[in-house]
Amino acid sequence: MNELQRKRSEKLAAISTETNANNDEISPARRDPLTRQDWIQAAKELLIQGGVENIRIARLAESLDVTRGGFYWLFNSRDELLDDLLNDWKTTNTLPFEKILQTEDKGIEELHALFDMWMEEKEYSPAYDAAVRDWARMSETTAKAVNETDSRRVDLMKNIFLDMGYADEEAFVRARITYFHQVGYYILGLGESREERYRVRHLYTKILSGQNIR
Amino acid sequence: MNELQRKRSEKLAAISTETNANNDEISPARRDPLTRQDWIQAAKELLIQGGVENIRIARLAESLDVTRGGFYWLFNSRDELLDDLLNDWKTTNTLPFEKILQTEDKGIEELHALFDMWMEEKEYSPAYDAAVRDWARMSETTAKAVNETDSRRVDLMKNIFLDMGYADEEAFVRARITYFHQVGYYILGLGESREERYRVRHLYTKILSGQNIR
DNA sequence: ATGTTAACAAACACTTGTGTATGTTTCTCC
DNA sequence: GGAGAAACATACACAAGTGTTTGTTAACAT
Repeated sequence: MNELQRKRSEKLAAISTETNANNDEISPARRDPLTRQDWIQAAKELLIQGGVENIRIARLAESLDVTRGGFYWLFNSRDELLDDLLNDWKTTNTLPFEKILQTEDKGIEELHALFDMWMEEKEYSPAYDAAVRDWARMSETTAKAVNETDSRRVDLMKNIFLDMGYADEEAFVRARITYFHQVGYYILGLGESREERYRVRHLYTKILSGQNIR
Repeated sequence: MNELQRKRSEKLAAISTETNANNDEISPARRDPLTRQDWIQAAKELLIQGGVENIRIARLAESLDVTRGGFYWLFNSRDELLDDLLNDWKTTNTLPFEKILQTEDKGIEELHALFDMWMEEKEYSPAYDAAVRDWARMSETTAKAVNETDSRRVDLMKNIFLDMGYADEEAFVRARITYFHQVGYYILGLGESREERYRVRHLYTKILSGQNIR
C-alpha cells in the first residue's frame, strides 16, 4: 500500500466510525472526492520512479483506488495533467532554493545553507529535479522551463561568490561549477550514507569557495 | 535525409554505375544488406534524440529505408537490440576516456587533455552519455553499467590530482567535483558557442586544480 | 419522495506498438 | 537454369494505451 492509499484509508475509516457513532445504519462510508492535486501528487510519484513514460492514467487510477473515469472527470487529457505537474515542479521545487538565497546571510554562510538544503533533502527534492530533467529531453516546453529555472539558480548563486569578493566572471564560473556538480551528483544517484557525505563536506566547500573556512 | 540514409544512397549509386559500366541491362542495383551494427547506429541516434522510449522499430526501419521485417531477420527482439546498444556505449564512449588518462602526461597536462576531449566532442559524445544516463532510470542493468563506468572514471581522474600533490581524500573530492560538474553541464544541455567556452576555460581549470597555471 | 448532480464505473472505439507467420525477390552455387 | 537460401516485404494476431460515451450510485435540495 502506498502513501496515498494509506491516507485515503485513514480518511475512510474516520468517516466510517463517525457515521456509525451517529447512526446505526452501516453506510458505505463514502470517501472524500479526489482533487486535481491528488492526481498530480500521484503523477509526481510515478514520474520520479520511472520517468514521464511511466505516467499512465490506468496506473494513477489504481494507486488512487478508482478507475480512469475519475480522471477524465477532473482532467480533459493526459497533457493537461502533465501541464499541471510541470507547474507544480516550477513552484514547489524552486521556492526553497530562492528562499535560502534571500536571507540576511552573505557569502560563505549562504554556501553552507545551500549545502544543508541539498543534503537534508527536506523541502527540496533532487530526485524530483532529476526526473523533470529527464522529462525535458522529450518535451520542448519542459526543456524551456528547466532552462529558465537553471539560469535563475545559477544567477542567484553567483551572488554568493560575488559577496566573497570574486570578480564577476570568476563568480559566475564558481557558481556554475557548484551548481553543475550538484546536478551531476544527483543524476548519478549513488546513494551514499549521510555520514559519509558530512565527513567530506568541508572539502567540497573549501574547494568550491577557494578558501579555507571552519 | 539523415546520415545513414545518405551513406546508403551513395553506396547504391556507386553499385548502380559500376553495374551499368559492365552490363547494359539495368539491374535494380541491390544495395549491401544491413548489419546489426547499422541498426545499432540508428538506435543510437534515436536514443540521443529522444530517449529509450523513442527507439521504435518502425522508426529505425524507416530511417534505414526498409521495413520491420529486416529487423527481425537480424534480431530476435527489441530487448536484444537494446542490449547490443548498451554494449556499444560501454566500449566506444569509455575508450577515449581511458586512453587519455594512460598517457605519459601527468597532473595538470592530463586535466587539459581531459578538457580538450570534453570540448571537442570528437571521439567522446556527452550527448550519448546523457541519453544512456536517462535510460538508466528505467533499466536496472543499464543503471548498473552506468554506475560502474562512473566509478571507473572518477577513479582514473583521482590520479590526476594525486599527481598534483593533493592528499588522497582531497584528490578524490576534486575528481568528483570535476567529473560531476561535467556531467551536470551536459545534462543541462545549454548549447554554448565554442568561443564562449574557450574564453572561460582557464577559470575552470584554475578553480578545479586549485592552482594558477598558464 | 423525487429529481438532480457530483463523482465516478463500465464498455467501446481507435491508435500504436510488438512479435510472428508467410510471401517475394534476387543472388549464388552447382 | 533450377534449387536454395539470404534479405527482406506484407499481413496478421495481440497487447496496452488514450479518449469518449453511457450507465450507476449516493447525497443533497426541494
